[in-house]
Amino acid sequence: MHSLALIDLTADTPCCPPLAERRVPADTAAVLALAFKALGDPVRLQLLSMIASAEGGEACVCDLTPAFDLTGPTISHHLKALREAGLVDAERRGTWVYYRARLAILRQLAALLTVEPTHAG
Amino acid sequence: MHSLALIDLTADTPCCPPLAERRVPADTAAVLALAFKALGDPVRLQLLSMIASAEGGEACVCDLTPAFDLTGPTISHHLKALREAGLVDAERRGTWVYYRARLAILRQLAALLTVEPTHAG
DNA sequence: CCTCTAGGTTGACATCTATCTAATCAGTGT
DNA sequence: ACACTGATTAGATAGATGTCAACCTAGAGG
Repeated sequence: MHSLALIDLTADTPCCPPLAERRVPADTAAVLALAFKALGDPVRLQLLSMIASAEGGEACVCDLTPAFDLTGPTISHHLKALREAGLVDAERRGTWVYYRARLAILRQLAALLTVEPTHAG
Repeated sequence: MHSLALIDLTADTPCCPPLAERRVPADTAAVLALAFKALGDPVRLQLLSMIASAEGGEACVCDLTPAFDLTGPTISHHLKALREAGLVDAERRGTWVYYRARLAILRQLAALLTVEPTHAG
């Protein structure tokens, strides 16, 4: 859809040096911002956390939905946003759908925000 | 303004364990999502990067603005968003205003996204 | 084939957001 | 006091976003 081909956040090798090391180029910023935007909602942040911290590294939608005071479609909408941001993968097994976090991307984002422990911020 | 008092992202001690370690509570997610939302825009991501990677750890608005194809007020708007998210500090010196990244918060966010390098994601 | 359940899709609506122009505020210097 | 420059604020507007009700799709199991 959008130019995710330019920067591959899925790769195991770091896509970009830390944000504080050198200026993030516009192309890169556009891709990275999509990921952060997906994290920029309390529901999605909790969803991702529930998925990433779940037993076996995966969570069923049937377990995620009742954890919120929201309707099914709304949860589904947020999960789609996480999927399209590349933060999670979905797999259908029978009636249920299981979500799994894409750890490589989380690492990329963490690395981007990492700063030297030199001077207190 | 909003309940930043509940969770202090400015503290040097980690506010929260990694997202993948245990589920982020709703209160915490609400605060953290504000920070990620601020990062969820390409312009703001570049601004923060320019500020954090600048010589001396600070950047003048007068240097930031011409780097974008946007008007002054728009840049000012984004800088305000970064300020209110607690990601940067502003200081006026004479005619100019200098911005500085809040490294402690960046570390908090990086720590939150950090995952064990165990299984490839 | 029918029905039941788990999820996802569509369409609508209220709210929020990114951007601009115009106006305002803060400092410098004449 | 006045004019000039840097930066923020205010108001307006087009577009994006979160939410829901209603509907549709995919499997499981009679």
